[in-house]
Amino acid sequence: MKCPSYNLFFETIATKVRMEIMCLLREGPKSVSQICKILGEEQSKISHNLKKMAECHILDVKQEGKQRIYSLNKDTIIPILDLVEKHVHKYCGQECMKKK
Amino acid sequence: MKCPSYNLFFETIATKVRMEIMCLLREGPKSVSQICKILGEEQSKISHNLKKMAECHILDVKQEGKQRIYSLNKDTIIPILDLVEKHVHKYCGQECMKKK
DNA sequence: ATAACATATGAATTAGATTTCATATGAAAT
DNA sequence: ATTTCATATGAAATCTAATTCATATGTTAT
Repeated sequence: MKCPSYNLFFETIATKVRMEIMCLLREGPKSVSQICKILGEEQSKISHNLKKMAECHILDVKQEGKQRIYSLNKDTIIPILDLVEKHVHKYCGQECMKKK
Repeated sequence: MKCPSYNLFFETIATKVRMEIMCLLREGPKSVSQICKILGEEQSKISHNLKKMAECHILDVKQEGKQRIYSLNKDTIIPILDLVEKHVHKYCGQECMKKK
């Protein structure tokens, strides 16, 4: 049986912070410090997380002066999120998707 | 900012074993012991993992005599896998999606 | 060249999730 | 009713991944 290891991809969107980053960037590109400020999280924490996401090409980066602007890879990620949203709405009446 | 907590959904497909289970069930429904045998994994390990996946409605279960038959929720999961596959193929030349 | 700001990175720690092991539950057969 | 087979479950142990903290790197301005 061949089984592609997409697990790294899923791992990379599987935490609360990263999901929040994705949601935030869905509204538009942001710099690291902007993300930190909005989410109320520490800079190194955010940077570590951004790095992982960029490695999976979930995010793109570009340098702008001193800043690094991160943006969603809308091309592939948005459609995936849409499908997941559909799954959740269809099968999960609020409670189902929560941590126990 | 509203940010739905889909992270539990992603977590639930984010490990090697679970990805393997999904790939296996993509070929058709299987009982717990069949899955154990094919993957060469312990029964309780598989059961714990199946439980999580079923809680997220990624899998369905039905009782057949003594056995429990697990199957993929093809309706929503297959399309998601297809999109992820697309992402991986587009952006990741083998190396990218591997553990470091 | 140096200072100031923005971000990245390494290593230790911490936190959380997975596995393991022992045992419990449930279904069918005798 | 009891045994057997199939699966589930709880709790402890183990792993792995995320966070933290200190510091390094990189960029622009002076």
